[in-house]
Amino acid sequence: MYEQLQKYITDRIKTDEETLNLIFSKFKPLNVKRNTFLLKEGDVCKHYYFVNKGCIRLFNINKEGQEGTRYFAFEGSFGTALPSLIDQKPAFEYLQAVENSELLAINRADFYELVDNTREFSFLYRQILEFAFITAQKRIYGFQGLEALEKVQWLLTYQPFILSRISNKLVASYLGLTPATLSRLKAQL
Amino acid sequence: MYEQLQKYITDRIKTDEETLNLIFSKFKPLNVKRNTFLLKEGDVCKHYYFVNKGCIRLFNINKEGQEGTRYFAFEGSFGTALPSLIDQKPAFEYLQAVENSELLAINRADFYELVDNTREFSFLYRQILEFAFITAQKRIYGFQGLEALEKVQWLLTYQPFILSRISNKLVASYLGLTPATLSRLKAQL
DNA sequence: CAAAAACGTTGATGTATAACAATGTTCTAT
DNA sequence: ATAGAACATTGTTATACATCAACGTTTTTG
Repeated sequence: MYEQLQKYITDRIKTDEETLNLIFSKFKPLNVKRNTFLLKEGDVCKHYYFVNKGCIRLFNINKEGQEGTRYFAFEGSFGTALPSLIDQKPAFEYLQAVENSELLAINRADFYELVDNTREFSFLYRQILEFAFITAQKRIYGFQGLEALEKVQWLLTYQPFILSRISNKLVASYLGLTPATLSRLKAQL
Repeated sequence: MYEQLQKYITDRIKTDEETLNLIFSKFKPLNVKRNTFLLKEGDVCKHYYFVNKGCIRLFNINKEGQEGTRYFAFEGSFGTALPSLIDQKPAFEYLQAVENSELLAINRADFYELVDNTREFSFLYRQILEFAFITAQKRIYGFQGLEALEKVQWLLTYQPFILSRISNKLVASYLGLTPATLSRLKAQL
């Protein structure tokens, strides 16, 4: 159950069994079917999720009804609607299982308790935030002013598994293109 | 010299004079003229900067030679090229003073020493990262699929001081528009 | 397993914004 | 103060991608 999470932790920081068990005790298993929503716009986000198996995505819907996907979390990654989780305000975004998925969920109180009281977890959270920030930054600066074809090539370089595992429709929403345009571009590669 | 930084800290966390002085002792004053580069692409970023007065910006130049501004740090804000600072790898970006500015610079070793050994600073850094991440996220999802005019309106709503304080050229590079387009849009508002 | 729905692909057309360009204006530096 | 450079504005033209649409294919579901 916790092998994946254990690997995540021990790959990043030296720790002991007691601490690991303390951490594990706060993460509750949660199995969800494809397309299940973990969070909808307007909800207040209560959990951080660790993906054991499957994939979840974070997206928003603009006023024309178009989806924009911000982030895919695959196995071995954390995902949540961070702004809402941090401030406990209604989310602007949706969190949804892309595939049938096995998750581990930790609630906000337990999460911050671990952050505040467990040296190892504090370090891990700092790493998560740093990584999340860098990833977000790369996506902004990496895409700004890029042509559509270059966006696809960027994805091919930095996150090729997304192209093979995720439907065209969702990839298009991740790149900010229409499915029709993405389909044409893929034919050119 | 350290009033602004003191305010930043005490606004966010309760602390004592000794800790404040320890923190201040690591931040060295640095005055820079308008347009001075603090970091260029390919450099390894060595410092975190706190802006006492003035403004610095983080931007990159794409292969067509166009600038894309990612972030403006005004007085009372922190700014650096975080990916490079964290990993100590060559930066993809430039860091430049937009106006004559008074900065406080802390080097990487001192910064992480404070993070690791000072409870208050650890908390502050966590807040900085959370805030930076949320800001970056809002800019991605907020802009994805937006029309140019809506981007300007977004800026007017969330960061109006940028429009009044920063040149059209730089605002345009922040919004991913040409100066000509921005000029036309502003006439429509 | 059959029917329906969702998705992917390809074509024709429209449009928002870039690119180019010319002129006027505001900074900057000596 | 004045010359030069950078910047802002406005007009014209070009183009990348969206939109709309049709059709074939795959996936879902009862």
